[in-house]
Amino acid sequence: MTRATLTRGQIVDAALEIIADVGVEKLSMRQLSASLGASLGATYRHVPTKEALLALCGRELFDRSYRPRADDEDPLQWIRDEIINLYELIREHPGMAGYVIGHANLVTPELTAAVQESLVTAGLTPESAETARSVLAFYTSGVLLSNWSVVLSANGLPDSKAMLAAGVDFILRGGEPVAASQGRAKRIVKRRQK
Amino acid sequence: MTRATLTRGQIVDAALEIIADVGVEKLSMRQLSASLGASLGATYRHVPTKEALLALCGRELFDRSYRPRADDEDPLQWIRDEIINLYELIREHPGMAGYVIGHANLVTPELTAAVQESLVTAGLTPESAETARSVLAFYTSGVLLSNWSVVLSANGLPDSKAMLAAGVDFILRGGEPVAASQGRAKRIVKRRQK
DNA sequence: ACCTGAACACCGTTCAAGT
DNA sequence: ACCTGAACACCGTTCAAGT
Repeated sequence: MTRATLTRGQIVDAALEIIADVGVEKLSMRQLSASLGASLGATYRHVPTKEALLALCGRELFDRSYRPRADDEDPLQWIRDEIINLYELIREHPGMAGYVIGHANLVTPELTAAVQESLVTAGLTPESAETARSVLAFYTSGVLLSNWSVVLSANGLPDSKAMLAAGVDFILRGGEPVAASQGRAKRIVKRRQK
Repeated sequence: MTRATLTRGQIVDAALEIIADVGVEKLSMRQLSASLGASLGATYRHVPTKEALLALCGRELFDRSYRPRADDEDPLQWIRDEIINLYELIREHPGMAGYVIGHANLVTPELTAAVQESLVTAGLTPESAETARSVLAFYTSGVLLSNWSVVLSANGLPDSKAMLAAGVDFILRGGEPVAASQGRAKRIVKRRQK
C-alpha cells in the first residue's frame, strides 16, 4: 500500500511523541516508522540518520520553548522564565537533554543577542553580561542534563523549579531573588500546526 | 584456552583505554572482551551490563581526578583546580561526560563536604555556600557536557581553560579572578596500580 | 568457580525492486 | 519521485556446555 506523502516534520513530531512516552533510549527507527504507518525505508528517505533525527528533535524542543521577550517584560524575569520553560519541556522528553544541548548551534545568534541585551538592560556591563551569559548557559545545561529531580527528592527538597530559580538568581545577582514570585512562570509551548 | 582470573578493575581500565582511543560510542562489549583476551561471557560474569560498566568507568574517572585540599591551599583555587582537572580528564575520554555526571551518586558526601567547607573558609555564609555549590556543580556539568571546545574555537577564543576559570570566578566572586594565575593547574591523575 | 562460544532478539542502514 | 521489505553487518545479553 502507498502512503500520503511523508514529511520531515511529521517524523520529528512522531519521534517526540514516542520519546515523551518511553524515552529516547527505547526509540527505534522501526517503531517510529510503524507509528507513522510507513516503512523503514520511507523514513530514511526523509531523515539521513537516527542521530540527525534526534538533533532535529532537539532543535524542535528548543523552538517550541522559545518565546521572545516583550518590551515591557522584566529582563531577568524573562531569562528565568525561559530557562524554566525549557527545563519543563525537556523533562517531558526523557533523554533529550543531550540532544538539545549537545550541538552548540542550537543556541542561535538571536537567543544569544536577546539574553545579552536583557542582561545589559538589567544593568550589567557588556563584559559582565558576556560572562554571565556563558555561566547561565552552562548552568542551565548542567541542570537539564543531571538527574536533578532525583537529587532533589533524595534530599526531600520540595520544589525543583524553586531551586533552579534560586541558582539563576545567585548567578544574576548574588542570591537576591530576581522578582517576588508572581505565581509560576507562564508555560508557553508552541506546537506545530497540523 | 583458559585465562588468568579476570577482574572488574581490569575491565574498567581496558574500557577506559578504548574510550580514550575511539570514544564511548564505538565501544562494544565484544571489542572490549577481545582487548582483554577474554570471551564475551567472561566479561559479563564480572559486569552486569554495559550501562553499569560505563557508570563504573565514570566513577573511576571521578576518582582519578579527585585530590583532597591541602591545609595550606587556597580554598577557591582548590575548587578551580579540581574542576579543571576533571574537565581535562573527561576531554580525554570522549562521550564519558554523561556517565560521570548522569548519576548523582558520583558526587560523594566527602566531596560535597570538602567543597562546602572550602567555600565557607573562603568567607561565604553557609547558606550562600550551599547555593554556590549547586551552581558550581551544574555549571561544571554543563561545561563538561557541552561541546565547549567547538564553541570556543568557532569564536576564535584562545584558551578554553581560561574561560572555564573565568566562569568559576564569576560564580564565586562576581568576576574578580580567584588568584593571579600561578601557571596552570597542577594536573594530577591517579592511575590504578597494576 | 570460572570460562567458552553459539544462539537469541534485537538494532541502524542500505538498496534492488516495485508503483 | 516515492515507497517497500528483504538483507547486511552489526549490537547487548543469555546460557548450555565445558574445565
